[in-house]
Amino acid sequence: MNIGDAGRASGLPAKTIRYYEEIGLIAPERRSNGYRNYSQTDIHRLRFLQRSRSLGFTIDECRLLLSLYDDEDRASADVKALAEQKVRDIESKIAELQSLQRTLSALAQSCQGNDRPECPIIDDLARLPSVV
Amino acid sequence: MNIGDAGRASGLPAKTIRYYEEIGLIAPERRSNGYRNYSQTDIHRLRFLQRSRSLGFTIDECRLLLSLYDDEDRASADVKALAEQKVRDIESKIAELQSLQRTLSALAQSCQGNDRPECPIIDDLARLPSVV
DNA sequence: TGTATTGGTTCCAGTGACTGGAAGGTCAAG
DNA sequence: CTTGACCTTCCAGTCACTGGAACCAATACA
Repeated sequence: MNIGDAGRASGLPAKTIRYYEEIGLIAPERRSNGYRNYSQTDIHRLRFLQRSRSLGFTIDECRLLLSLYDDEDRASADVKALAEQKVRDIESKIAELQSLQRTLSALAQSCQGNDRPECPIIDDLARLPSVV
Repeated sequence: MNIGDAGRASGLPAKTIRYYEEIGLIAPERRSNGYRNYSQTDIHRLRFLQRSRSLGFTIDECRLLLSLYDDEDRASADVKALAEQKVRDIESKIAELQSLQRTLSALAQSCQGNDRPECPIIDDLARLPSVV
């Protein structure tokens, strides 16, 4: 399988697949003409990477997940711990964004939004931190 | 005011302040010894930047906000539009993360988390997209 | 057989918004 | 006179790709 087909089979752009090879996540064989030749096992790994990345795991976490995927003697607790940590990461990111969203939409609401220059948003951005 | 004091007054690291100068967000005077010398106006701008960035505006948006801040003839509607767009950006980011969070915590919950290798999380990551 | 198109290769540079670190100049205190 | 804090510039690294140039290989069709 050439890289284009591997891309279609995994949902990853060819550029990204080459990048994953560069950083050691996958190592397909080469044909005599220099083209990469992806096996079914390679495709499985690429799909695994696509799905892991889409769930928010970093490349390093994907590396770890792949090694657990390969490890027939893994403990599922290790995988679960990784997933739970990621859930906590995502939750704290959500909380942070919600706080931002509250602040910012309150500011936006307080602004008349007309053609005059007076603007509570600008005033807030320029305000002294101690005045918070 | 030297850069260290400017940093303390604005809540920004000196490194960041130099970077902001490099990309043209601020242009303090220089003393005869080459040290940057920040005026009160500079400090206001730095605080404005610190606050805008902390509210999630990109550097380019901060550039625009600063120009509105400087513009005594601004229309507050322009500022409000920017803030509202940012609120929408944040909301869609939150929705995306919530969807991730639901998927991932359901996966984590489905896993026994013991010392056996069977793991629905790994199975999901490896599954065919069509099986979704 | 020629050619046009598609798809593959490598390598280099850029993204955003900083951050770290090296090598060296300046200044105030003791 | 030295120590230490602070300042300077410049270069490289972060993260996970992405774009583009220049070139080679394979295939379809006239």
